[in-house]
Amino acid sequence: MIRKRTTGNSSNLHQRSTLWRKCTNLRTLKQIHAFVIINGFNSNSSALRELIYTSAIAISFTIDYAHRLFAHITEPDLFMWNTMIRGSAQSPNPFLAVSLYTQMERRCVRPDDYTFPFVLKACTKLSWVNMGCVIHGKVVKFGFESNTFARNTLIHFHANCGDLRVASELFDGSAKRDVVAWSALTTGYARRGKLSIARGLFDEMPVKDLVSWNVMITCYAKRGEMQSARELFDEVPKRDVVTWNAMIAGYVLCGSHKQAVEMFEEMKCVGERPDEVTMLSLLSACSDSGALDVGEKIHCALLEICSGHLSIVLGNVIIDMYAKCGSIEKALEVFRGMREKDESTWNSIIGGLAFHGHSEEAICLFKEMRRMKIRPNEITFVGVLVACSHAGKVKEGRRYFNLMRDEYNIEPNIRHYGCMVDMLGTIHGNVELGRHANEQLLKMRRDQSGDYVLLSNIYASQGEWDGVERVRQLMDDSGVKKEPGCSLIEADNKALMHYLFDSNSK
DNA sequence: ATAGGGTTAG
Repeated sequence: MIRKRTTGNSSNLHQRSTLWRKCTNLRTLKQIHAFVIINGFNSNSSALRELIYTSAIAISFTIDYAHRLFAHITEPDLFMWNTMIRGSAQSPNPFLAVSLYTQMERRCVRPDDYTFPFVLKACTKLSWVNMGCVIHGKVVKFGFESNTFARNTLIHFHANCGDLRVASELFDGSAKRDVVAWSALTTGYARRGKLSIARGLFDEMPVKDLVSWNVMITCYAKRGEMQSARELFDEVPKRDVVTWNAMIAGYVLCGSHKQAVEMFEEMKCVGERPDEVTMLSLLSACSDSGALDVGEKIHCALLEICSGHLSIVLGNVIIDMYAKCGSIEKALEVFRGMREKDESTWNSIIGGLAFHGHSEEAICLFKEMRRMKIRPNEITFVGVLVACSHAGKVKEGRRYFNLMRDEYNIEPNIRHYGCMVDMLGTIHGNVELGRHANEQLLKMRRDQSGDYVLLSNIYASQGEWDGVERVRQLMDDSGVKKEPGCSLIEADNKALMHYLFDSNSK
């Protein structure tokens, strides 16, 4: 692969850049690295710069290699520091970007205008407000406050996880308010629940980019304000798949499956290609409405489109869909067939089994999960405790409840307590205890119909029909309601079927 | 070499 030894300087520039451009995987990277060492270029700073850049930025998932390499460089130049910080900020562990910055300070390397946007990106990703404010101070100290890049990242940081007022002030004080600054501030307000302020800003934006449109539409849709979402959707000059997905997901979320399918139909009509997210929304609509037949067809169609290999998240949602539609065997089959699983895969199957009364199997799979050293999270334990409660396994349930806190440091939430209450209250026939504990829970949160249902069940199991009635009254008073929704089966899904079965053959 | 940003399950 490497035929010619690099000599001279400028004449190699082209040769080298071709070489580095061809370096797109770890294997090649290692070969080139070896070449650099063998030929004594390991103290050549431009070779080292290329090595660092390639492993930290150009190739995905090789940031660890970059860190090991960087550790051996006695005096990295500013470009190398910045590149490492940049690569770490966009990696799954942005903490390392901050750590590199502090090392840099300790070693008295002076940061430049490139450094701060990268460090701030890491703080934003980590929602590390205090550190972000410290970095803000550094930006001022080193005199980059009016640098457009530094300033815009600061606006983005404060708007998204810091102080919205500070973000506003930075924005107002900017000499140049470009679309990046507008959109950072607007989307910050939108995502943090200040939708009307966001809307005001959005309306004032001199140039609206598609992402800002999409953020606004998404926020309305997530709030269930589909009318407002729809108005923007109709106005947006250009749509992409995200715009459509936001609308479809919004309709699914509020149970308007018919509109969701109509959106899907229209999307296909105008030639926008549905992607994985679109299908996830539609599968979720199937789960909600128990439309097993449609879900099954989507599953089959996806298998064909992806030639048998579904992504993890698609697999998870399909497991969930089968379980919710009552087809536990299919759910298990999909689960077993998945080559790669993540914690949600386990949660879907354990929860699915538990909620359908397959307690033994749910607990069995939980044990298997632990054997395989996959870390359960709070969702996993809801499934496990539900299984124990259904099976009347009080002792085991208690054990898992303690395991959750002691071994995994997971604070029990209202759903875990709910399971325990259900378990203890109904199994022991201890209506008093169950009622007392659950009413405490209700004080904590009055917005989840599931908890009312639990309480209602406690009463019902004891034949305390007055209690059941009172809970129902409580639910009405606090506005908790179970939306009837429109089934996907009822919706006109011809378009869906057409897409799934006919478009592939075209 | 620079900045921002949307969609999914539990």
